[in-house]
Amino acid sequence: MRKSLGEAEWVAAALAALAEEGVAAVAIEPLARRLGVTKGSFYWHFKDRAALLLKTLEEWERQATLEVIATLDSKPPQERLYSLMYSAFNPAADRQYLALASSITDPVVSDVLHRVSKRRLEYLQLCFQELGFPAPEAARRAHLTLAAYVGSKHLTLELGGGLPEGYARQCVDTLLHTLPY
Amino acid sequence: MRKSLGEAEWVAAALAALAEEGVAAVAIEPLARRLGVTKGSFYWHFKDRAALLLKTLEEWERQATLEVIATLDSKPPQERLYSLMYSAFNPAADRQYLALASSITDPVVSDVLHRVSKRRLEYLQLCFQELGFPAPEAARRAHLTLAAYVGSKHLTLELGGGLPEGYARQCVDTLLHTLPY
DNA sequence: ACCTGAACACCGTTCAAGT
DNA sequence: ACCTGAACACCGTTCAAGT
Repeated sequence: MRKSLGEAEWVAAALAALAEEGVAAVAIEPLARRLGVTKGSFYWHFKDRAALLLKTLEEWERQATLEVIATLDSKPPQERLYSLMYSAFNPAADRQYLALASSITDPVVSDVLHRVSKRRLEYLQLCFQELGFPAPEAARRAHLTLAAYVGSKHLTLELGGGLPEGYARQCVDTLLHTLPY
Repeated sequence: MRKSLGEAEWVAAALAALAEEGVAAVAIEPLARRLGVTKGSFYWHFKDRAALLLKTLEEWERQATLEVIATLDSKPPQERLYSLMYSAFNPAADRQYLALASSITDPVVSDVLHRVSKRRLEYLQLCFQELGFPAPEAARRAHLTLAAYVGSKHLTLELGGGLPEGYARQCVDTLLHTLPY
């Protein structure tokens, strides 16, 4: 049994710490303890804490965008929205996102979040356009939809759980309601 | 000129640091430098960092709930919603909220955020009820509205500025749309 | 009553030295 | 090639000592 550690092990530990205790928990010394090495050894694999954080976030980024979109691409657009909303409103989903939205001050975090939100937004806008909304209207609805997602994630944490009965259904209905003009 | 510092001065400095650089910037040593005293003196006024943070957040809490609600109470409910949305979507507004949504892991932060969100939610629900929506429907719309607010704040930061043209108007229209059944 | 200065703990970072 | 151990910087916290 070689005790040889690599980038992958540090990233995996960091990803877990991130989901469990937030960005601050992506800390070298605690992770080193967890991995059973001294913190000095960290610097053989990474330049500094920011480098570890970046690798960790890029890993999350892949999971949160490409992999999700891949599973949806075969479905019709309205079902994509329902599917996204329902899984999004599952409190267990995407715990890392919240941990991140946190540390927007950190430039590493901020860059990655920017890309992820942008990609999600583009995807949602496409859905609304395929449903027949003209581009500017689709853009606004996409924005509102993503805001509702992001906001709901936060509120779930802040308020400690419970979303109202029928919330996901209500959201999609509201977000899809046809124009009154 | 007495250089006598009190709780108020520390809280004011902390509030500024919070808006400018986030919760992490509510740090004793930097604030002490800013105030021209040694960090040791901090402990005459406060038990520890958490105590300062709490006082600081309670000050923000007052500004963010009571004072806002007071200015709206005279208006009719639909105008309250418009007024809230328009001012909410001003990127300069409520910079502290974002700094906070961040540190939800911190139990001090988490308590205060919980109360603030709860109060905002109750207030919004009342607006929707006064507009004629039955309570459960009003609850869902209130939740979606607050989520849209919270989410939009985040997205504005994450995406660096621009909300789509006509976004605030669209939000209110969408959130107020009459039921299709 | 209010502040300083020195001490210690914790985490980030560096680096010479070990295997 | 990969890791240890000791060193130093930074911030939180304590406390004896100053005014």
